[in-house]
Amino acid sequence: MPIKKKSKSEAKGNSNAHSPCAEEIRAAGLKLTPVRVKVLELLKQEHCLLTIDEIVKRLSLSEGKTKVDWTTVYRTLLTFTDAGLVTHTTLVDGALRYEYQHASHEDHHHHHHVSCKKCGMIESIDACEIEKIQKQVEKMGFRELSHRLEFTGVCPKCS
Amino acid sequence: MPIKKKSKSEAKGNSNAHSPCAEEIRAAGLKLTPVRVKVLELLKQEHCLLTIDEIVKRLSLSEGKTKVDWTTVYRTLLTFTDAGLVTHTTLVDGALRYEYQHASHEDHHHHHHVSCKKCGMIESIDACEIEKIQKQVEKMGFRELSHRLEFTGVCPKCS
DNA sequence: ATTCGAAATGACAATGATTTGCATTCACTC
DNA sequence: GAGTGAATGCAAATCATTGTCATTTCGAAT
Repeated sequence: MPIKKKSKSEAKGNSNAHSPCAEEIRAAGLKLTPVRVKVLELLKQEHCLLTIDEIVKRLSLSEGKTKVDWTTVYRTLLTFTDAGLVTHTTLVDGALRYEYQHASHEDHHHHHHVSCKKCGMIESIDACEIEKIQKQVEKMGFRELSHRLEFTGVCPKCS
Repeated sequence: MPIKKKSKSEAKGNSNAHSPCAEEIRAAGLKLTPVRVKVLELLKQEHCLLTIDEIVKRLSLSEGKTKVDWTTVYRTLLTFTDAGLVTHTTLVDGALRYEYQHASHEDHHHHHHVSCKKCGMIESIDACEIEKIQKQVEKMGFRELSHRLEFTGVCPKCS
């Protein structure tokens, strides 16, 4: 049965271990599993923010045989968030979106987003200084721009 | 039964009609009902953003006898939104919040918000120029400030 | 390579939030 | 004041998210 049977460590271990994500998952102190690799790979390759819905659907579509469970994806994302591998935010549409957190920018790196009123597409903007951003966004060809700025902090009462 | 009985038009019609909100509701082409008046009054007097949960609870507490139905509040807010009387946004916490839309500033008026990481309190900021806002927020006594800026517009593809 | 314990997974149930359907009540016009 | 269509309240349906638990899998130690 050499053709049919591959040991599990071969069949899955290989494909997992060869992914560039594998190292990161291990480095974060997490077990290396197929689902985790797939989720992280997806978030990494997709440069924009993804909803859970989008993640589950893309993972289900990409490989016919592997159907990923919603519960598992929820938990995986929670685990990744706790481990600092991904972050999540809520944009104006109210949907919670997950995003790969590039290790190199770990600490204070934050960026902003432009979303399209019509198609809902979301792009990220690297600059942080606000005026520059506005220009940058315009150069990207966006029209009818409006913006939303939200501060978060500790109020006087809570200080 | 003069004490017990008031005709409906007296009992409700009066209190409704005398509210400063009544006129606005009529002006928007909507029927004048007790629930609508109460919801709009609440949103108007509360200067900050309210979740549906908060709206229902405050209306239920304020007047013992009148219990407002969740469904009705949902529909009332939808109606108001369609009519342009209120607007809704989602802040970082992901909760959908409703806000009275001042008629006088109708068109391009927009403002920003500061929310407290700890107590969740939300205040609105009238200025729009971003640097001024940052200063203003600091003067309000907020600490550990971080901010989020989000643009919305039409992307090149959709133009 | 095999075994073992702990953790991850997937199927399903449970919860919570929001929406829908429908019968009743109410606001507004005549 | 009566009639009509819309608004309301209740119950049931739907959708998203979380919890439970038996089974499977990972990774360390043999």
